[in-house]
Amino acid sequence: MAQKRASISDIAKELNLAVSTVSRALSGHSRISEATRKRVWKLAEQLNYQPNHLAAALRKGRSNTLGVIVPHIDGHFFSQVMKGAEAVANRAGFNVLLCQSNEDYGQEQKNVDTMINAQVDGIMVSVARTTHDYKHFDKIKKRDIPLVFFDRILDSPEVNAVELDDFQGGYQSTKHLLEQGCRRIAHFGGPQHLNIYINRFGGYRQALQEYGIPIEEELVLFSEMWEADGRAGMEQLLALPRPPEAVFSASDFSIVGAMRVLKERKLRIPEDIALSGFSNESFTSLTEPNLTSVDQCCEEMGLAAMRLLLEMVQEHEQAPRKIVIQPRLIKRESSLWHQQP
Amino acid sequence: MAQKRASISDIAKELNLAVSTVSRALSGHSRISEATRKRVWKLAEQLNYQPNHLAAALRKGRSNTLGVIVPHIDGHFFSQVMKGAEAVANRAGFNVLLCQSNEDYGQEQKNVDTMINAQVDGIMVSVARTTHDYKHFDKIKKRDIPLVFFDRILDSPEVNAVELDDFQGGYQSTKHLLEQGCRRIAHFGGPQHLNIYINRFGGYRQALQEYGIPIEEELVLFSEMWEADGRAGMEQLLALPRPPEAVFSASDFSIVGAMRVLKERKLRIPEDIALSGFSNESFTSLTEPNLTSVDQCCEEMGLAAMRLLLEMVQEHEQAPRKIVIQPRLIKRESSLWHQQP
DNA sequence: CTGAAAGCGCTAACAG
DNA sequence: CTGTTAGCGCTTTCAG
Repeated sequence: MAQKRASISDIAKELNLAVSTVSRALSGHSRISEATRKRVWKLAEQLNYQPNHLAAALRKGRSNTLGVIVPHIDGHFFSQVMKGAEAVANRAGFNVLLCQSNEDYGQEQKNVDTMINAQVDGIMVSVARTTHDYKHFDKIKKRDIPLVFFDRILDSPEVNAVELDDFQGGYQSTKHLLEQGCRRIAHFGGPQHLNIYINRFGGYRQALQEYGIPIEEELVLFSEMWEADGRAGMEQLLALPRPPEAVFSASDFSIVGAMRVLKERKLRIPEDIALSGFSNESFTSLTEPNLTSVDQCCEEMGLAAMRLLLEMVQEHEQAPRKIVIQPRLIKRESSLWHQQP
Repeated sequence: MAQKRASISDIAKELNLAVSTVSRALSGHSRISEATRKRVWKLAEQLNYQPNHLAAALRKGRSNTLGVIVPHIDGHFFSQVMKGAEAVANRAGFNVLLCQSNEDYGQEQKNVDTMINAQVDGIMVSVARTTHDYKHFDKIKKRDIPLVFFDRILDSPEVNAVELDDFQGGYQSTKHLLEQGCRRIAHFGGPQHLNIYINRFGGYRQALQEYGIPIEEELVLFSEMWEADGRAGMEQLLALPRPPEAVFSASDFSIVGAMRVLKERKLRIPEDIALSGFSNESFTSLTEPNLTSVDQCCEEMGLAAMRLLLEMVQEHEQAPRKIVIQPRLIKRESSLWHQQP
């Protein structure tokens, strides 16, 4: 029982008008008499007319769709970002096309093609961990499709980006541990080809330096930062002749692993070893003790990135901009010496 | 420096062929000589030709895009579902358009219009909590756009749906508690106009009945199931003259709230009160003790729903189908009397 | 203020 | 095997 969609030409015929007139009436053009405008709208309503965006898009060369490429959608950060981004896009009358790279470079290249084929008017992207070169983004640039990087960015002055001040996050977190009296502070770091992990590590070093404490290599451990990595890392630290008094981790997952190990060994948190993570994952307030972490203001990031993208889509040609979002240190039990229950 | 997209007609001109020939060569039509096919592909490659899907869609009346409407994308369940759904869709050459209703009925209605305007070839939807009537879905039916409900479904025999066997989930969970020796078992239930919560509650009752245990009204508490609701619920239960020996909650969030209260009161889990939740949220394996929960096989659900949708899109007119996914009870410390560390 | 006509890029008859 | 042609539904000159 397919019901044929009413089209502009249907309305035109019915009303003895030219399609162009109907089109203008519908799109709120100025040079249209109030009378015809009303007649058109009324019939459109009656026929439950829905504009065929595809046709309009083809004609105008713009699809009214914006693409978002993320490494994955499961997990706290990216889903929150999406929430913000989608809200902004929809309010501005744009649809959102979603692609996940699954942290895979090859898939990310395909995603870019998908976006181009879908004729999106702009693209928001956070690169996969395995992405080492950026040729596929050149295609986008060549076609003059507005492009905004967020969080995991391609660092280059010509690029539009929204990023978190990861350096500040690392700095504040480490400084907080120092203020709690810790001096030997370890760091769990992530892949060092990604800006975010480089910067978190940088903040850590800066804080230590300000306190005149040298970096000890044996206290800095890099990994993929899963829970298992955190477990292994903690075991390694505890095996040292002089274990650290605290750990600043660039991920909440690995700090949970560390926490597990400490509990198994009946070590107290934070009295024996204080812990602080990164991302303010939802579980950080559910563990025992609660985990101190750095909030990335995910939704704000999504809002900002999408707003920037929309501006680029709507007003042509702008000088590249970078927006930096400030993180917030959330102090919880795992790092607070004097506020244990 | 916008680079003009190469089109089929560009290729045709360059090669002195008709557009139709080029189109056929490109789409792997059979009646095309190997020679021309090669020439066409080669030039297409050179010009970095990308098909204009919009034009094809307009012509064919199919957009190659599938829509997904979910209540929200942040959180475990829906993001996992999306992961599965997107994987299937992309593999079949379809794009995915995402809309969130934010658990709001009005927004859900708008989402439906968005999908229709975007000319999606099919729609997958899980309804918002506040959705009480289903008129907006009639629009979709009227247009003969394939529609699949998942998880939170509109229960009607004419509808295509993928759902979890929530009844089984509730039944197994409760039976497990019974097998652990608990007899007075409380239930935290969700809004009773949603099929999922009705069924989880139903499974609970069935299990009790099989053990010849009557339902006690004071042990059954309905709420929105947030953590705070769980706290309040637990307080209420503990204030009873004879508190229960276990709680089966239809949500992991409220069971965490309950856990908090028990710990504050220095009650032991599971010795004093055993706990079991629902959804197998990622934090359930991070709490102490770990939380027993029911895994919803989210990704599988996304896969199944999208596969069903694709079948409907590709082969026309089928009898409505319902697919039921079996949940898995994940037994953890919070309910296991003899396996405490 | 309204109409006629062209065309966005592609596909699918229908001819050869 | 290839070419010619029409048209998907809409917007946008260009003419009145």
